[in-house]
Amino acid sequence: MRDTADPELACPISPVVDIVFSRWTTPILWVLHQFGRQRFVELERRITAITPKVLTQRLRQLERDGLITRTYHAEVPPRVEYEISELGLSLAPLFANLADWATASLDKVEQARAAYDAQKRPARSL
Amino acid sequence: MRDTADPELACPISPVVDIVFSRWTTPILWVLHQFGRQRFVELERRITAITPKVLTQRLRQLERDGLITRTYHAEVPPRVEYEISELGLSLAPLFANLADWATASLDKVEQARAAYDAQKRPARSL
DNA sequence: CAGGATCCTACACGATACTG
DNA sequence: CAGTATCGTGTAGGATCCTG
Repeated sequence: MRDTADPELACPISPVVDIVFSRWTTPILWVLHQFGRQRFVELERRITAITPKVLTQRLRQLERDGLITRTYHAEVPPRVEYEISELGLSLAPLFANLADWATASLDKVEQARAAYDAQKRPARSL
Repeated sequence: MRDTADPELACPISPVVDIVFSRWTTPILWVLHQFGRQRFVELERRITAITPKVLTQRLRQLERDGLITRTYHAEVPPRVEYEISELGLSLAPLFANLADWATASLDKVEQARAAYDAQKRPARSL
């Protein structure tokens, strides 16, 4: 987790960013929203390249922040299910706006990068 | 900068998050939006606790991504001014939504945290 | 299955110089 | 003023092994 100390002094939305947009949280919330309630392994399989340790950490964080719920079934083998909470669901329109912005502007960012790189490094390979 | 490799496989908004919500970017964009075009030192003074090195890095990144513009005046002493670009400005409604969510839900997050901590650690000091 | 415990490493960031 | 360069470090995250 980021140290949450100072950036917020200059910016009222920094606290939200720390909660909602720290690493791996958007993929987790996204697949939870897309595929509904599911188990640890399913999340692990859908979010490629995340390690179980980190997945656990992020799930704990999201649970603590009230964005998801964790349900433990004391069976053999044990079964744990994760689901978006009401609070987590309230982020949906925000995510939709973000997706819209992505659609509209991501290629502009790419163009800006290309232009910048072309200007700043006229003839270098790497 | 985050390594931008894998999370996006599971989540279409991950690329946007890397661009817009990486560390210090929201404070920078925020004060640029609030106070308009300004110089390096002004940014440094308003965003408390950021070091010049990191501020430079983030400004370069934002410039490369086309979210801000950098204007260099070859004077003595030199003067450099930063300003939000049109593309950066297009994030304004998004940020407003985020601020709204913060107002509505930040205390719920706090409550969730308190409840979680109370339940998980019934009697520990640290 | 769902993780906890350990060990290790990379890199983001801080601190401190120094320049055009 | 507006940065770069260099060095040192904390910690998030990866890899591996182990358990209820």
